[in-house]
Amino acid sequence: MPRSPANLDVPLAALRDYFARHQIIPSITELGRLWQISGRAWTHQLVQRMKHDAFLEEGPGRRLRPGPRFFERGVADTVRAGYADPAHDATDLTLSIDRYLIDKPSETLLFEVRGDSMIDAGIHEGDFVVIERTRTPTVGDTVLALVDNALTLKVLAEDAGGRFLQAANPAYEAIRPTFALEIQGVMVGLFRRTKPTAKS
Amino acid sequence: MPRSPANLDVPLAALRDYFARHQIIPSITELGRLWQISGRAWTHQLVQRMKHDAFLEEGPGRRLRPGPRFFERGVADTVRAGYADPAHDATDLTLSIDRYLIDKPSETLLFEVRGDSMIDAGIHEGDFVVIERTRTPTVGDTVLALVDNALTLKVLAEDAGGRFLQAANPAYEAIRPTFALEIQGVMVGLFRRTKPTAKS
DNA sequence: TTGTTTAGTGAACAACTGTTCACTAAACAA
DNA sequence: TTGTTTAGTGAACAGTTGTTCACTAAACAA
Repeated sequence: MPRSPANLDVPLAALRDYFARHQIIPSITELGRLWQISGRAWTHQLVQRMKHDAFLEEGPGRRLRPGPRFFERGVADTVRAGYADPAHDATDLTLSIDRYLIDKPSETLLFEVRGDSMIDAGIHEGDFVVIERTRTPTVGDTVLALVDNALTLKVLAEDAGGRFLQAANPAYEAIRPTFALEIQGVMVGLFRRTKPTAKS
Repeated sequence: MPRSPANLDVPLAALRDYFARHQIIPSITELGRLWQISGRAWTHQLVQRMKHDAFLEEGPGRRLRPGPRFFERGVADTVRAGYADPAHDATDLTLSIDRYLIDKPSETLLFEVRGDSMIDAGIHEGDFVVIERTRTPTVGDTVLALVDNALTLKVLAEDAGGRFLQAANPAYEAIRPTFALEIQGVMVGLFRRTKPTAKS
């Protein structure tokens, strides 16, 4: 017999909002309040299912914490009946942004971009760039390098004179290393927060 | 008499490591175990001080969560001994990019960008855009709108003729609605994966 | 009709929660 | 010496925790 769908969507959405507000997964009692369930037994049941589906998991001391799938999100790229509904999404593609951008957490660092030297690559001031330290840089990669004792993001280039760093902005000149290039890592991703005019 | 320094550094460091491992602030009893304190009263005392100093704070249901200063670190964007150390370099959002980009999970959806109509805003084909559905759009915001039964990302503009949609690319013409604009949400963030030539 | 599954309630369990109180040990200043 | 502050222990408090059990209500298939 196939497992029934067991509609966790509504309580899960409520819990996700709760977690975004409080950074805490509450107790069974409080979850019952949040979901408007009277008996604690039923709340417990729903939590068990969320644990089974990896939306939640149990930390030390029986405390609940978000599981691997907790931060997954639906992606809308087609329109259904002229209306994009995230709850019943066309594609069942879900992704967690962290997992999408970061493959090896221990070898990854974030770097906040300063200046407009990479503007033509769509990298703006204030953007955060995801850097993988251990990846070996290839010509054409965007790399984080040490120039004049400061970290800078540039494209790794090569010509007859050897390897050098190039900005993605014609206003900047190429940087040729005195000895060797000190490359700290390779860019593998980027994210930015864009602020709408008014905070809701 | 000035308040003594009250050395919280050691237990705080231990707690930070614990939190990095488990994403949870544990109970007083477990904290006592972590700090190797016998009586729960003294553990309680230390927690009170951490609350007072904004390293911890109390969430709903008396549950502890990290406070504003919990993720504090030393100087970030300078280079230490000519080497970028991820431990001291990454800011507090080492935690979670999801949390950085998404405020209200249930009202947020992701949208994959097609085309180059927003290229001047640093939004490329293949980028994922974070959309908040319930935020009321203001002129100047980047919005997800329904045009010819397809979702498209444009800037909301206004002139004497009323509101219309504008691309961030001079090659595209403005879109004037036949009746009303069908705006699905407002862009609040963006992320992209840039593929270095070889998958490591 | 009957049977089965899902949804939901309410009471009861020991174990654990945060907190308070009374107490001791060391450090240090007057 | 005496007094005060900080560090730390141990017992006791009522309230809350997660869990289990027994039970009812609705939906739906045979």
